[in-house]
Amino acid sequence: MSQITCINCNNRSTATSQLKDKELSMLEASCSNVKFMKGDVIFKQYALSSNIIYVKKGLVKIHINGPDRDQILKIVKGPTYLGIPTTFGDKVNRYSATALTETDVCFVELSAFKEFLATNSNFAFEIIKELCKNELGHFDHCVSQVQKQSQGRIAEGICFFADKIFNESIFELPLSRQELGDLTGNSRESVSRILTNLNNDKVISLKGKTIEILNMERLKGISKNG
DNA sequence: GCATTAACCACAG
DNA sequence: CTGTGGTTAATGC
Repeated sequence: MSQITCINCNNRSTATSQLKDKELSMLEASCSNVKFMKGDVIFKQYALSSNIIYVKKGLVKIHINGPDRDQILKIVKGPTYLGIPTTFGDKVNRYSATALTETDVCFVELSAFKEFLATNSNFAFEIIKELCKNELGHFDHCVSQVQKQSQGRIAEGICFFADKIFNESIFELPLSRQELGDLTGNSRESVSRILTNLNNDKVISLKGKTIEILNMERLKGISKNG
């Protein structure tokens, strides 16, 4: 079996596409590839952070220990960087990352990453762009959390999975009810109730973890207005 | 007051 | 881990 290297990798980020061949070889030398299974912790809050983490493939939840319970900050789908803020922003991780599906991850040595930032402005620009997009996403999520009521946040969550993660109106939720609660700021009981309500109202069809959106218009309406 | 929203608790599959 | 029912506290007519 031929080895996948950074040079022939087809899951490269926009940023690493800006790298020259010489830099790619350098990346290759400082990159370790690891496969994680569903439920595996990729990195943990409070642990020392020492690598830049790039998710090639898979779904990952970013979560943080709140005062009384776990809060999922967001769900990300590879290809994407993880943990740039946690690596550059502090010595220890400010949040944890856990695989929700089988996930391929690259651990990139900080020294190489810093070198690219210092010498390749196109690379640096792409990284900044990604960080900015992330921050904008967090702003939206923050406002939703504070101003929408429960069913609005759940509806938004369902739309997020349909539009951003699966690009399908039918999908299998990769989260437990508890986790969906942690993501949307609801108790697990409220999540159960709201999902069955949406099911009864024929907005979605619910079978265990499989959700099919039957009435996208109404779901979007609920997400938007409340 | 009364209604609504949503969390907490308990208990049953 | 889920779903449901009762209870309770906060908020808004």
